[in-house]
Amino acid sequence: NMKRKEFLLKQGQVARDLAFVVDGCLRAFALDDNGFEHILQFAPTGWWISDMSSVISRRESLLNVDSIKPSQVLLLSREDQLTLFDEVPRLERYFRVLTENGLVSSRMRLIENLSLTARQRYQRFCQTYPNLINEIPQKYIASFIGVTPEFLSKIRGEKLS
Amino acid sequence: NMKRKEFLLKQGQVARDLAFVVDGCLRAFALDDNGFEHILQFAPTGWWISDMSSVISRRESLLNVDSIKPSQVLLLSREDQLTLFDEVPRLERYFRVLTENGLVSSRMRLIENLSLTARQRYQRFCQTYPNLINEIPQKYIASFIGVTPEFLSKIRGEKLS
DNA sequence: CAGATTTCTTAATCTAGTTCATCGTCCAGG
DNA sequence: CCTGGACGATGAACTAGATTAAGAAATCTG
Repeated sequence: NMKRKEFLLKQGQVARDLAFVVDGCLRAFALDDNGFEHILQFAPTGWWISDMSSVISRRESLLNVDSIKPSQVLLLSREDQLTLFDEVPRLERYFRVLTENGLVSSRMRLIENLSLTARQRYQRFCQTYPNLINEIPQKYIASFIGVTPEFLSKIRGEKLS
Repeated sequence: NMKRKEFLLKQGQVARDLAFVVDGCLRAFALDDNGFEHILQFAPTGWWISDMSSVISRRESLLNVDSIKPSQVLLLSREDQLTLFDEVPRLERYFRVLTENGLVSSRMRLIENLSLTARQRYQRFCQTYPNLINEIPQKYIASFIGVTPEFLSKIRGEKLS
């Protein structure tokens, strides 16, 4: 139910739903003062995405979420989620683990951005999201690992030799 | 009850306690493959510190926590925390807010590291921790904002002109 | 206080990554 | 069919920040 480049959440809105990706791929990204996009998370098929800290705190989101290919998503509103927790306690644990992993991976990315070179970050990306590499435009990958598309292109060129 | 450079947590251990800084200043940092330190958080007087994701998940921590000046800390074990939650419900909210803020600031730092220059990150640091600037060795500040001590020194030199 | 060790500064050189400009390709729409 | 727009590749010039080395300050420690 989403075309390519369709928005699910724009910064400034308060995020009310979690989105489960049935098929396709979404991304969450921030816009900086110069208008550049910085992708914080990809959500391929089977993943959840949203701005958790906006959902939890009910404050305005700093992130945008949109689709980078035609996708199908299920929305779960925060209220429904909370009532589900009461009805099906195992779900609470499921989501708690999900949130924990999000926190861990956000911290890992910070460490890696501080300590790894662009080449290493690209390798890491290839390990983490092996399926995505051929499925999404590589300018998005560049934005995710924090380099320009031109430089990523150069890195990929080196690999072949 | 801590001298300078005394460890509270070493990577590989499972963190069991949260630490409240009564006086002094601690830091949490990661060591990369080349032995460089990357400081993720400072905890001056009145702040909490620990490796939350290790505490929650009971997995081995990737972080080290030590004191960068003589400090006094109170330890609160995870079990005590959980029983406190039952006895004093308001505390649960207090810690939930604390955790949320941690998540938000971790995400903010990621965005800022991707989008800001070293100079801007230093300015941001001065705004966020105005007290720390004159209280801790500036090599730690360099490590926090992700530059070499030499380069931070150069930045500070520029400011005066 | 003297010596030792840690911290800060300065300057020269080097490099990873950016910026800008150009070109070929691959489509989608008319 | 052709045309305009997104995408990727490539290369040259440029820059932020790292590295190295050295000396000056500052701070332990006995």
